[in-house]
Amino acid sequence: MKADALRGHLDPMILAVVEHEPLHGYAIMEALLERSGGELDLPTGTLYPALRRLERAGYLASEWSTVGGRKRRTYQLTSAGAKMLAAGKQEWVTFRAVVEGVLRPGQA
Amino acid sequence: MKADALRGHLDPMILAVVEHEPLHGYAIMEALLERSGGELDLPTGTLYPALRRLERAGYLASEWSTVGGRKRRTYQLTSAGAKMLAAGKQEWVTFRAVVEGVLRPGQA
DNA sequence: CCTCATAAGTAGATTGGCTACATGTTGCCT
DNA sequence: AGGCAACATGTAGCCAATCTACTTATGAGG
Repeated sequence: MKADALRGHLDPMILAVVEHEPLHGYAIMEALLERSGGELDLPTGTLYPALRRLERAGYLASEWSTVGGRKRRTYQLTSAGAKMLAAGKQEWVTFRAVVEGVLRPGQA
Repeated sequence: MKADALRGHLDPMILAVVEHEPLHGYAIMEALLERSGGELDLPTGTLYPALRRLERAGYLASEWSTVGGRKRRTYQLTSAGAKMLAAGKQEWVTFRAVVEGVLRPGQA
């Protein structure tokens, strides 16, 4: 999968994995890998800045903890984040319809 | 629809509209608008550079003509372009599976 | 002791879609 | 006749998100 195919789609995906339980960055990486069937192996240089950005934007809230001598920053969805996630899901449906309308994949 | 949701998905879409008939730039714009149900209204500053890029890459070939006093540059798919289009369609299927696996839109 | 998995980050390059601008024709409306 | 919408093509420069490559640190297992 090409690098910037993700562009603009990563944010809702990150929000989605913390929808039902707060997770720390590394666990978010693993959750994305697992949910995508091994396709989505984000470099840390993508994920961590994205998390900071989402927190600055008010969609995530974080707090530090220490587990087994390791520091973790755990992120949870805010109510603004939940709204953004819902909007993102809706936008995905539209986007998919646009791409498939143009590509007409039935004629592949 | 967000601006850079398109990132990395525009190229196959452009190739798709000239798959069965050569079209000039303006007609490609209109075809994208029509096939997307009015959602995909590309600015000329996006489309024309993209067409140049696709031609430089060998996926499109162009020639000039004059119709009703107006100059047109008509693009057609090359065989390399056809291969790229097929690959792009396949990549889209993968990409869609990844996003939907993460988003789980059934739980919206 | 060394290396892998866990854990979090930064700096800097890339890149492609965007806004805004530039140019010219045809045809319709007033 | 004047003006504006639609037709038609393009460039310059901005911006933001993802990437590569690097840094730091702990715990566990060989």
